[in-house]
Amino acid sequence: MKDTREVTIYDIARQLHISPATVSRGLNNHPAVSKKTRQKILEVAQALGYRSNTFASNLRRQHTNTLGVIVPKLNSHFVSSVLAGIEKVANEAGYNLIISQSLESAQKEVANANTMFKSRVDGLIVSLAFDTQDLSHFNPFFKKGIPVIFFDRVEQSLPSSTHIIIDNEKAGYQATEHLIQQGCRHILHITGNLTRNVYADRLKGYQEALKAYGLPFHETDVIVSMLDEKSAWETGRQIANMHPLPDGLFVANDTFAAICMQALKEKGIRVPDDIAIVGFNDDLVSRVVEPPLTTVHYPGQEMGELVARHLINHLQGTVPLTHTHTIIIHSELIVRQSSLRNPQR
Amino acid sequence: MKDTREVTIYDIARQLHISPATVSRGLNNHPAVSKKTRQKILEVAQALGYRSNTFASNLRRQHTNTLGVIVPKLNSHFVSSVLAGIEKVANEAGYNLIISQSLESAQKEVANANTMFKSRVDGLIVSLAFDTQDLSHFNPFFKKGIPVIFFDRVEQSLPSSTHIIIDNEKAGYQATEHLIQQGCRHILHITGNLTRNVYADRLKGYQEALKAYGLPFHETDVIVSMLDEKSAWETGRQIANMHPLPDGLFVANDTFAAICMQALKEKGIRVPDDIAIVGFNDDLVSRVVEPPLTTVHYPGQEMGELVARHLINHLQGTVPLTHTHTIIIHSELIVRQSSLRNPQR
DNA sequence: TCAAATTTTGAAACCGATTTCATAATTTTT
DNA sequence: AAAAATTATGAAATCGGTTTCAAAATTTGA
Repeated sequence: MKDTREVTIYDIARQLHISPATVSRGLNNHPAVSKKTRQKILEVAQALGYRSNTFASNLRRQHTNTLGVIVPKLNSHFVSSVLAGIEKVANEAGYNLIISQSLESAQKEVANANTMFKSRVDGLIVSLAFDTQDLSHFNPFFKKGIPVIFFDRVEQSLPSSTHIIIDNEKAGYQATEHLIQQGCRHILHITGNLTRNVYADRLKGYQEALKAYGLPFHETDVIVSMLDEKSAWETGRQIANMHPLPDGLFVANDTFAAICMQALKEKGIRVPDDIAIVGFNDDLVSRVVEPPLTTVHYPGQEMGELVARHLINHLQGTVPLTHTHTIIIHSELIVRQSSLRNPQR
Repeated sequence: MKDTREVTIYDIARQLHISPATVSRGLNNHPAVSKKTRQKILEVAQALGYRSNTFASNLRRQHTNTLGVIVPKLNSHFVSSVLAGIEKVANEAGYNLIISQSLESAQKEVANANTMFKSRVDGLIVSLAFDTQDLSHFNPFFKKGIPVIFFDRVEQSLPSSTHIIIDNEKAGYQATEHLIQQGCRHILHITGNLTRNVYADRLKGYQEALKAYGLPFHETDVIVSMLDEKSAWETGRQIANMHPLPDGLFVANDTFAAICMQALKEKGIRVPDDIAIVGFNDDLVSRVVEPPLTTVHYPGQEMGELVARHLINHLQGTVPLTHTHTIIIHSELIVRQSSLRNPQR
C-alpha cells in the first residue's frame, strides 16, 4: 500500500496548533523562532515524514539552488575528477547539480544550454565542445545576469565571465622543451581544433620552445585532428610511413598518444628510441601503455572545487563579478619512459 | 543592462486581452483552443521572450518530468555510453535528467538517493555502488510508488523492480571456456565484491566452465579485489611471483586487466605465451595495450536507451509495472591477442 | 510595578501555471 | 429561424512554501 498524500507544513502547523508561517521559519532555522517551538516543529516534521516541496519553495524565492554543468564528455578521467570536485563543493553548500554532456557537438551544447536555462539554474559551469564557435546560446544567461563560468575549454574573447584554466602555453612549452632536451630535432605536434584555446595555446608553447632552442618551425609539422579513436589509428599509421621519420611527438591527449604509439609499434618503430612521445592529461591509459607515457598532469578535482567555490561565492554575494577573472591553476609535466632517450639508470 | 523581470502568462494574457487560462492552454496545445488564438499566443510569447516557469508548473501538476540517474562512476566508457543512451531517449520524450555518481561508496549512494527523492524525480535509474548491501535508501521511492529501475549492477533479491542486465554467467563461462580452449589449465579469476551480481555471476560462469572441461576449481584461484588502480598493480606483481605461475587470467574489468598485464610484463612474463588474459567491458584501454586485450563487449548506449524507454513507458502508463522484469541484453566475447595462444595465421 | 524594548507569532498576500466548472460564442440540426 | 449541440473562453481555486506587516507575548529597565 503506497501512501500517496504528501505531508505539508500545514499538516505540521495543524498538529501543533501554530501557523504555517512559524513552521516554515522553524524549518529554515529562522532566528525569530524560539528553540522550543523549533524543536517541536522538527520533531513533528520527522514523525510525519515531511519533505519540503522544492517547487513551492523555488517558486516563491526566485532561485533554484541548482547549478548546471555542461561538459564535452563524461568518460575521461579529467572530467570526472572535475565533476567530483564540483559535486563536493556544491553539496556542502547545499546546491544541486544538473549535469549534461555535449558529446563534443556544438549543436548539442546549444540544446543543453537551453535546457539549463529553462531549468533556471542559478549558475552555469561550462567546458566548451570541440567545435563551438558561436557563444550566443549563453546570451540568455548573460542577459538575465545568471553567472556562467568556464573551465579548461574556454573562449577568452568573451567579455564578462570567469575562466579557470591551466597555462596551456607553458605546458606546451615544457612538453616540447623536454623532447628537445631528450635529443629530438624534428617534433610533430598533433592537436585539435585550433580555435579552441587549449589547443591554440599549446601550439604557441610548442612554437616558442622550438624558437628558444633554435629549431625551425614547419606548418606541416602540426597535424590538426578530430582527436577521435579512428583518426588516431590513421594518424599513427601515417606517421609511421613518413620519410624521414620525425623523432618526437607532442600529442594533445593521452588517448590519442597511446593509440599513435600502438600504431607506430605495430610498424616496428621503437618508442622512445626512434620516436619519443609526450601526451597530455595524465589519463589512466598513460600508465598502462608500454612504454608508459610522459604526459602533462593537471588537477581535475581541485579545478572542479575551485570552479564551484568561485561560482557559489559569487551567487552568495561574497564576491562581486565586476571584472573578468582568469584563474590559472598549476599543471606539471610527468616524465615517463615514452620520452626518455637516455634513461638515467 | 540586464532585464530582471520575468515574462509570465499573465503578461501574454494582458497583451492579448484574453485570460491566463487560455494562454496556458494555448501554450500546452490543449485542444479546446482555436488555432487562431493559439497562433497569436505563440507569437506574443515568442516576442516577449516568455519561458515557462517549471516550478509553478511542477507545483500544480504533481510531477517533475525529471529522471534521476545514479551511477557508480562517470569515467568509464560503458557508463558514459549508457548515459548517452538514456539522455537521447529522455530528451526525445521531454524528460530532464539529474545525474550523480556514488563513486563506489554506499554512503554517497544513500546521499544521492536522498537528494533525488527531495528533488521529486518522477523515476530513478540506478547502477549500484560496489559495496551497497542494504537497499533501504530506495524505500521512500517504493513507498511513494516512484519507479526505480536498475541496470548492470543490480540486486535481484529486490521484490518489485525491473532489472536490465547482461548474462554475466554466460559471459563468464565464455571467457573461461575461451581460455581453456587456448590451452590454459590453471586460470585465476580476479573479481570484485562477490555480493554484487555482476561479479557473483561471472564467477559462477567461470566455475561452470572449469567443471564442463574437467578442470578443478580452487577457492584460492579467485582473487577478490577492490578493483582500484593501486590494488591492480599489487595484484599484478603478486601474480608474477606465484609459483607455479598460472597460465590464464580472467579479470573483471579491462582497466584492472591492463594494469595486471603491465605489471606482469615488467617482471618479464610474456602475454599471452606465459599467461593469457581476458578482461571485461571493452573499454578503450583494451585496444591500446600491448598486446590488445581479449574482452567482453556489451552495448552501453543500447542498454541506456532500453532502460530509459522502459522507465518512461511505465511513467506514461503504457506499461504496467505489475511484475518484476529482468531484461537481458546481448553481450559478446571479443578475442584479441592477449589470449591467443595459437595465432591463426 | 508599569512602560519601553525585544522576541515570537500569525494573517494574508504572493510566486506562476493548471484545471474545474460555468458561461459565452459558434456551429449544426431540425 | 429557433433549438440543440458543440466549441472556445474566463473566473477562481489550487499547488505549498515564503515573507511582509502587524499584533501578541515576553523580557528588560527604571
